[in-house]
Amino acid sequence: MLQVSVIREQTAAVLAGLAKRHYATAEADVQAILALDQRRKDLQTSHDQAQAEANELARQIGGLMKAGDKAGAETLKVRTGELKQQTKAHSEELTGVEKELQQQLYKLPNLPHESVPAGRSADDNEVVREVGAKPELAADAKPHWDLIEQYDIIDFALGNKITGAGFPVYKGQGARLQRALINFFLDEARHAGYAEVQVPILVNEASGYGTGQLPDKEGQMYHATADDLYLIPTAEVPITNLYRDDIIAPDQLPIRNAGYTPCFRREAGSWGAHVRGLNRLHQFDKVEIVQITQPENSYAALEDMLAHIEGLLQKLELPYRVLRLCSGDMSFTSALTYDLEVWSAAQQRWLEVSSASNFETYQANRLKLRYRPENGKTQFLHTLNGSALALPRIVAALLENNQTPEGIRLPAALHSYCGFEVIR
RNA sequence: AGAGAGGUGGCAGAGUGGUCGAAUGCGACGGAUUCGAAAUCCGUUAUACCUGCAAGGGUAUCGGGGGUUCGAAUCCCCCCCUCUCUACCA
Repeated sequence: MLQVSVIREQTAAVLAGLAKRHYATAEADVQAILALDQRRKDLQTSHDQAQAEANELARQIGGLMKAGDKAGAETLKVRTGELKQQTKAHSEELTGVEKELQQQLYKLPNLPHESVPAGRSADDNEVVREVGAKPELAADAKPHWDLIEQYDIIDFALGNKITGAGFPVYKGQGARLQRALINFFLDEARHAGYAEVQVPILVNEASGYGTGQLPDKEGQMYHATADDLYLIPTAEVPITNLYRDDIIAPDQLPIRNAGYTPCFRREAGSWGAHVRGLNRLHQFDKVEIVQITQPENSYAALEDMLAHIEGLLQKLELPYRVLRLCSGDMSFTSALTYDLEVWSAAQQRWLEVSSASNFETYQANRLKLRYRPENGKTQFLHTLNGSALALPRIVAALLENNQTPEGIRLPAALHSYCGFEVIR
């Protein structure tokens, strides 16, 4: 969430950022926040003063008791009783005000970086570059949902039987391709300087709040209510929350982690056209990269992550394009997001396979993730993450783009990982 | 899952109602000493919020929440977690 200090000291810039986001009630919400913040300060001051007096009296009473002056002690207790009522009233109101302030702050999205193009929808996203030639397929080329049946490598019906729609079963070469991609992505991340972590795929409520999935996107996560745990929609949640409530020593920065996890998304209400086959699933595999950096380095880190992801797509020989998301299409918590899309030759459309974002201090504020600059006050760090990469749509593009009469010819980078070169 | 023990500052570890934000040790940092270092000595060594131009002052925090009390790290209740034993399991 945004820092109150920023809202207070740079109100105009905040309002401009929210306007770029098309946030309708910016003026009113910001005013409400500023009023609540002022009220919070006033209450804190009165509370502290009353408490300070009570503490002083308690000390005096202690002295009187020791000296055996019971009557004197009783006299002071009268005042102390009043103060107790006061501080109690103050702290109750303070709790209420803080809670309301918190809720108001949760409502505000992150401010877009200056390079974010203004826009309302995906149509307004900026195509930064397009790399690689789109393959020319034969007239009878098949979409991946037909190919997976033809080669019997992914089985939706079976997944449907044991779980439900959107939970495919990978079989034979299909299963091995999954494992190969995961290993390939993890190795590439490690070579690029990311430390590998393996994290739980169920997280508690605090973690959900830390990275911003809660409270806004509650319905998007599977919730194991018996234990009040959430199945992660992305490894971003556990990996970033590893550093919740931490103050990181400068020499530990930047933090660069990579991890593979299955991801779970309810995708409530988002089914429709274009979601056949692997295009949208409830469970899928993904390798995620996360960076935590000092504020001044975060945009260089984002470019660095982007370069890494592009390198993966190039090694997979997939044509792709890089989008800079416009202000209306960016996720709530992001300050700048690049989406990477691969060309799916049989479907004749771009498929999003990665999203790399800089959240600046938006998550760090919730996470209380700070560092201590040399001889300075603690400061919030910047958090970033990117998919590197999400498997299903990569698989869809690999299958479609590389289909031949003799089978699906996989890119050279995967041969040693798969143990085969062609899916037959 | 059952029984018992326990959760204190970066770490170790005292502290069972009254200057306890907390002894002591270690570590770290600054200084003295040294040609330099080790050792030694002196000092510093949490976080958040409020207040103040600042220096400073104040409040809160001893796993989390609530309660008793003039006063709680210390007493009571609930929850979480860790360890040991038993049971079970991969």
